[in-house]
Amino acid sequence: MLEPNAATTRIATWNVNSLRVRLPHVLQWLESNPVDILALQETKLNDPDFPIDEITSAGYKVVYSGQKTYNGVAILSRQDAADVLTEVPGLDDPQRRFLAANFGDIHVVNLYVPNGESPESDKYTYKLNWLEHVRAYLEGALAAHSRVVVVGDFNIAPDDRDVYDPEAWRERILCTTTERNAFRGLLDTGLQDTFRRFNDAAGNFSWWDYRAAAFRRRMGLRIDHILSSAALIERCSECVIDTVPRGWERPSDHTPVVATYT
DNA sequence: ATGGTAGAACATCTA
Repeated sequence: MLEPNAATTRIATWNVNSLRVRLPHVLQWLESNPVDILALQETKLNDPDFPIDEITSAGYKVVYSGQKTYNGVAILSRQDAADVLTEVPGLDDPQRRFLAANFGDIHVVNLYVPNGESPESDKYTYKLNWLEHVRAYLEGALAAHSRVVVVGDFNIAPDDRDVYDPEAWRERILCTTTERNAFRGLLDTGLQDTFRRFNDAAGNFSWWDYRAAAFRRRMGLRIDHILSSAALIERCSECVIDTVPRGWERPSDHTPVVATYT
């Protein structure tokens, strides 16, 4: 086990499903997991309503791009963000799902990928188009930066190991071959699924439906991911899914994923 | 049984 040192950087992602409700969970989690960077999705807050003071008091800077009721992304960080980007270039999208910034020499991209609803839905077409524009953005980002980390709620289970019942989910939303190919398209820009560098096993999940006691019954999907560029993956010592907060009172339906770089 | 729960605009929408 590596000793923590000044050169260690920990980056985490967590879909909180309303930061208004989950701010205490975030602050409690940060107390025992003082990561350098925490990317949040589904904050569901207008920017003027963002809880800056509470996050500043916890020792973090923050940048955010929110809207009322739906979506919304934020990045908490120990050091200041630079070159903040809130739009996917070339995509005219009122939904606040994208936030990119530099933290030192690391380019961080925080994604809340559209759910898609079902393969027959217009939202599915929107999801695939959104992912194609992000893929194009990442090609440029990887050409400009050596250290790139892409984190968030991807709303895609990359393969059958990431699904509690693969046959029941065959070609359903989050698991269709087309979505999985789009995920591979993101990796093909020069990124690796960081969790899979350390763990080949099935049954590791980051999301469990609120319904039908899915968490207790271990009926989950791995849809929250950390993708690392080659320069970062060779410095990555660990990537874990922290299932503890999913068991807390009034939890988000997602739980944090954390990568450690040395 | 297309069910079930959660969060938000608190009537439906989204997930």
